[in-house]
Amino acid sequence: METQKTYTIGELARAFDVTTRTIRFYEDQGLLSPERRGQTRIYSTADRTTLKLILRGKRLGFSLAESRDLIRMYRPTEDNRDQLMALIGKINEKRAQLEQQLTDIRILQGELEDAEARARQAMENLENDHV
Amino acid sequence: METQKTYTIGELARAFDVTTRTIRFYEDQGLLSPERRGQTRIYSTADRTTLKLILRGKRLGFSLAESRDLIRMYRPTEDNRDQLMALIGKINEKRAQLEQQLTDIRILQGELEDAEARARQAMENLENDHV
DNA sequence: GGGGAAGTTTACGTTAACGTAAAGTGGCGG
DNA sequence: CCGCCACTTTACGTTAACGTAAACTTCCCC
Repeated sequence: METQKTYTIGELARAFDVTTRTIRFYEDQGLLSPERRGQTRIYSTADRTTLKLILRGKRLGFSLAESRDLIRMYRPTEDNRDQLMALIGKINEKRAQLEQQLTDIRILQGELEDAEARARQAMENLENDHV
Repeated sequence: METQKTYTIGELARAFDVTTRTIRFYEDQGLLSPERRGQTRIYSTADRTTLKLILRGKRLGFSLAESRDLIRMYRPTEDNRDQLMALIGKINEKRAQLEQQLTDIRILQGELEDAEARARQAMENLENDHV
């Protein structure tokens, strides 16, 4: 009942469509620290979640350093007042950045919509000329 | 009355907070092609818009190659049917990617909200222990 | 007309995020 | 026992996106 599910590096690689090299690289950069059975890495569900976070960050254009910060922001911390204040500051910086990205995306979506409409129109025109 | 506004490379650099090196690099990569007066580059409002598009792409984590594609997608084209079909396909790929990014951002926003709440809670606890 | 300031080209340097290759270890089915 | 597969470490290679430095023209100002 307390058998926590674990993963090998190959399983995670297949699951998230990355190479094992990539996963080891993330560990090298201090983003992951799986258990070991002898030499072999054993990943917990927490490790799996961390990896998922990193890849989500990638999709949003974050560097690994940024993703590392984000992960640190999220996990519970017992700091002093100043550190907590600094943390809240960082969190709000990220939030502002995400707002900017939302704006950018919405504008781009509109433009792509336009572009598609024009392309379809161009096709219609072709049909007509053709007749 | 037909005096189209133009810009020097330095003006654009200051306006968008990038270096002139960066702007020349984009030209080298085929993303910009400003007029020349002698040696000197003269940028039109269209060039300025293109630069803005590139930087917006950057904020969303796009490579320069992707931004170049996006710019091509947006500007009017007179292609044949197959090319138009391909274009529409690409546009929809990008649209799907943007949807994924929207989802990612919303989840992340929620998590940062949680993180901030926990940080504030931790601060309150400090105050109380302190008393 | 000397000297900044802003423009130019050319070219080598740098960082992030892996790719790729070599060489070795551990389990396991036939 | 052998070969294969998945794992490991070490280390050099690669690409994108610029940074940085050198050496040069052009324009403007006093």
